[in-house]
Amino acid sequence: MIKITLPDGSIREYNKGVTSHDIALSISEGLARNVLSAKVNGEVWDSNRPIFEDSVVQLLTWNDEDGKATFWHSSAHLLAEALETLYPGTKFGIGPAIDNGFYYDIDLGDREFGGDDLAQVEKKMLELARQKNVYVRSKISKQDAISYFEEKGDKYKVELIQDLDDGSITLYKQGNFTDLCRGPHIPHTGLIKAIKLLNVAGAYWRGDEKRKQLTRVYGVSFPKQKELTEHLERLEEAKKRDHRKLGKELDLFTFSEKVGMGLPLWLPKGTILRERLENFMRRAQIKAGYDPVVTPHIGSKELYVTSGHYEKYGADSFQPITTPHEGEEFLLKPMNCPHHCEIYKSRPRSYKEMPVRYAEFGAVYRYEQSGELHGLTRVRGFTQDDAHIFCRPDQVKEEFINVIDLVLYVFNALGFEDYTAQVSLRDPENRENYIGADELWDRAEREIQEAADERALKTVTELGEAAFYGPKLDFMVKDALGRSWQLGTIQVDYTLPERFELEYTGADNQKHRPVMIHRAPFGSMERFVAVLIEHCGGNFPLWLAPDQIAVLPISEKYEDYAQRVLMTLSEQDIRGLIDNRDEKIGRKIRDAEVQKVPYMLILGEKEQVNGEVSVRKHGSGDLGSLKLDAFIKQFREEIKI
RNA sequence: GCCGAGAUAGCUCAGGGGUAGAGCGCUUCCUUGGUAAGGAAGAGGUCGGGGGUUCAAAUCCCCUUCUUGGCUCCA
Repeated sequence: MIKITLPDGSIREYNKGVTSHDIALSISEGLARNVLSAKVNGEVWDSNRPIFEDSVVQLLTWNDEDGKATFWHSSAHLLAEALETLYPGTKFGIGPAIDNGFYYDIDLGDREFGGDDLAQVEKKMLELARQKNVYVRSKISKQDAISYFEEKGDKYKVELIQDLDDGSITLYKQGNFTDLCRGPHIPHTGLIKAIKLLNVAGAYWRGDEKRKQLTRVYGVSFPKQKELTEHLERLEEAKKRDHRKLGKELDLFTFSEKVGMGLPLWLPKGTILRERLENFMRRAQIKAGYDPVVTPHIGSKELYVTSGHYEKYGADSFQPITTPHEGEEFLLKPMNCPHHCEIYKSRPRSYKEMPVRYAEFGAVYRYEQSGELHGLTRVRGFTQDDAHIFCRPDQVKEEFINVIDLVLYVFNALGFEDYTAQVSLRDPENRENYIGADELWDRAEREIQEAADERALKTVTELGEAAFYGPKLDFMVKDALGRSWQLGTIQVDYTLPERFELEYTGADNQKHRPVMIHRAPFGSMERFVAVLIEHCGGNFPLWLAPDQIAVLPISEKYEDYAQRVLMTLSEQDIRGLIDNRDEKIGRKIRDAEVQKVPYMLILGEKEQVNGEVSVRKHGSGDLGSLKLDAFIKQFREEIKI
């Protein structure tokens, strides 16, 4: 007998060789039906794999992340089986479960694979699933595995096996399909009830762009049809929040082929939104002790040679601007730091005035690869809410905390709750890849971590993700489609102070080198607005809404009154518009609702006589009438941030 | 950049080798109204750009530009 410890702490005894499926069955039949795999001593196993020793077992179902992963991984095998059946000779790469489904990388030779084929494969998968084929695990020697896949002509599998240790190789077979696989898998294909193949894409074998490009087929599957339907509905819902769609519908920004790809044009309403955000940040920064500066959009090539950016990015970026003067070259600025370094250098500095903090909404230009461009989140010209802090080494931690506070203040004001902070440190194996003295790095890395802890940030630490010039802390936020974007960033830099020979005079009357901190709480205005649009689905907080109020006269008889109301609002810095079209009130309300205008003021006979406004709130309907003064008071109360 | 999908009226999209379609928007007229679409008429297109096949191309083929989903999830 062996002892099995379950998650609730209870210990049960079973015969040697018991499977997790047996264990589930001993608890309830329903549970046994739903068990997909099981975590045995921390490792995910097949539910029908026998257990021979005392173990800690956690049964995994669809409701566990690991259970879902098992389910999708098995679905990937099913996809492969369907592909092999339909297109014999297909060579297989890898087919893992991913965050939201699964994929399989395949080599179809010269065959083209497009949209119509997906439905065919999907049908075949369902057909195979209904056969309830069992996933069978078997151990095999390295040599046998190689001969098996060589015979089959699966060169990618052979390559994978070459890298594996003999004795650790397992195969999984379901129906007529055998795959090299570590497992685990669900008991049988019959559990897969609903399948949707989403799209095909190219993917380089082993992520290496020098190697062959395989066809990647993406799909998602579920144990119940209803869950698939819901999943597809969620995807639809997310599309409605896409900032590119809302940006067009709400007249916020546009792109023009003639201006150039990746170069956003801000429309009047988008500009109001953006300027409100900028002003919000300006005020917060002044409070936090920053000094605003302004620098030009170009700088001489020498500036970037000094900063090292030319060497690193020059060839892949916008090329230098030449002048009638032979040999004179300027670059569009890809970042603001070199300019700010020169401002710092404009006069001698004392330790007493540190830290020096220069802030600028700086427009920068970077030649992103065309395939990288995406709405406002990845563009070629954008404005950073940039600032550079020049401080003494002993001030790094305090400055970090100050910046974290600023970022948290911004996130809080805008209702961002779901974010994580990523602390990026050196790769401890390859310290020589980084510039700057070891003891400075050690200290800064420690202090960043301490600063994050002091503000109780939810952090993930990534080794090897630091920039070559210093460690950093990034704030990551998810968009409507679940993609993660980096917003706020704080980076320590040891390189630029060195390259620009920045100095300050210490208490000891000696020259010292300052530490530089780059930081941008929004990241860029473009990306931040994009994420904000998706975050609030276009329903901006009242203080940011491009049009805060739509004044809707019932008929043209009340237009004069509407004008007076608008004037009064405008005097109070409230942004509004009058809808004086020859339309019925229902129509005007509908259009204002669709445009997501936060408040509507409906004006007719009654209101005009009593000096009142009939208030309607976006999404909440009629709120009744009140005096204009009272409404304005209430409005200003709500807008306070 | 590479692989897939796409580009038709201002917007959303249908169509498809034989004179270009809808809804919304826009203009004009009627209507002067009470909390999510009042009615009628009209304007608007070299069907992204270039080349080819054909008696005939928006439609088929090639090239090109732009948009878009991927190319980081590891047997």
